[in-house]
Amino acid sequence: MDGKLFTTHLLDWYRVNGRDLPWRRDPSPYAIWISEIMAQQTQMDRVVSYFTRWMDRFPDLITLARAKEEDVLKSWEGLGYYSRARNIQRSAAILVREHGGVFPSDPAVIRALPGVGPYTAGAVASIAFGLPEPAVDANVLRVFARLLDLDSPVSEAPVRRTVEQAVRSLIPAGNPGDFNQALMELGALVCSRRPGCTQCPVASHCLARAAGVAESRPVIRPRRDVLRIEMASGVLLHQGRVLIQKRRPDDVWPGLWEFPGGCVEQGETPRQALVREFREEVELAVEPLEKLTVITYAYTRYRVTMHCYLCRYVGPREPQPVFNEAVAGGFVSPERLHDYAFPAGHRRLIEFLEQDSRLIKPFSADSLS
DNA sequence: GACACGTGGTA
DNA sequence: TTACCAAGTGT
Repeated sequence: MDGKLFTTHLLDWYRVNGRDLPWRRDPSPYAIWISEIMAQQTQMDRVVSYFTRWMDRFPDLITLARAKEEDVLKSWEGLGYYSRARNIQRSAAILVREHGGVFPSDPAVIRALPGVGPYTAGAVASIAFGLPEPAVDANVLRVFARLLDLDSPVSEAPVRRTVEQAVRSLIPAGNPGDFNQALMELGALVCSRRPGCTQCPVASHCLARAAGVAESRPVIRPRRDVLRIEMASGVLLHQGRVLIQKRRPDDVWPGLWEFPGGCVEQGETPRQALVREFREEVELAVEPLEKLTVITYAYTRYRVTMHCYLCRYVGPREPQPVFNEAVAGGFVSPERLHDYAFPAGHRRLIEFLEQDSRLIKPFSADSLS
């Protein structure tokens, strides 16, 4: 491949077609770092609104390091992979404590931050500091799987090394950041799952196109099967307030809040599961009343059907939950639910509740019991 | 290397 | 409706 010509074609295309993303206007190391962490395993279009709100709320490392975890998670709510938010805050604390609040330019130091792997380290080093480091993401893997007509699954380590080498050999000394972003932008806008070879600025360099196999690149290894599970969640209302709990840091949805509930076991009805889960998780006896709604959602390899019930407390005294499966919890006013970060499925349950007049106006104490 | 970790858009 | 999958990292 003629590297000089390839790079010229690619950068010329990028100057015309590159998107006007907010962090491209002021590519500070902090902004680039945040945008790259947010963009992991999602699409840039989805990141923009989160990024704008984040920079408004946490404009610099000091502010972020001092922020409450609760506020950080609330700002991350809906983006998924919530350990990223925790790692960002851990990193901010490290950078303030050990680097005087100045973002480091050394790729090895960037790479050592929690949540920063080879891709993000290369992206920040090249985009924010102009260093000639490769930033190989799924876009770049796909682009080079076609350019070089690679017939091995792109998830294999040797393919990644091949692509990193190829990027290193092509990366221009003048603007490595634009080069890396141009490769990713090409993958996102032109060389996507359905390759748009007719609009591609580097089609003349592409071996897969020459061989007529661009559509069958990259080679993808088959995924693991999806698991379907049934769950039950309970909205326990007591004197106009609702019970929620905060999930453990080592579990799925670390630090997020939820309505108590759990998996429906074999031979169990959702109602029975709910009674059992409330007993196990919060040591409360409850009675599921009406079924509110059924919510289906997916996370990682699970496809969940969540049966949602309105519940009431059945007991002699005031309910005193014991949080066996959570790090915190309590009864909160429905109006305050939006202060807490919830997983997507529970957020949809809250949306449903907000359309229920009984919850929008706080209950009178005796309307259910 | 395999697996866990979330979510919403797209075909 | 189902399946795929996206600016990946940690264990």
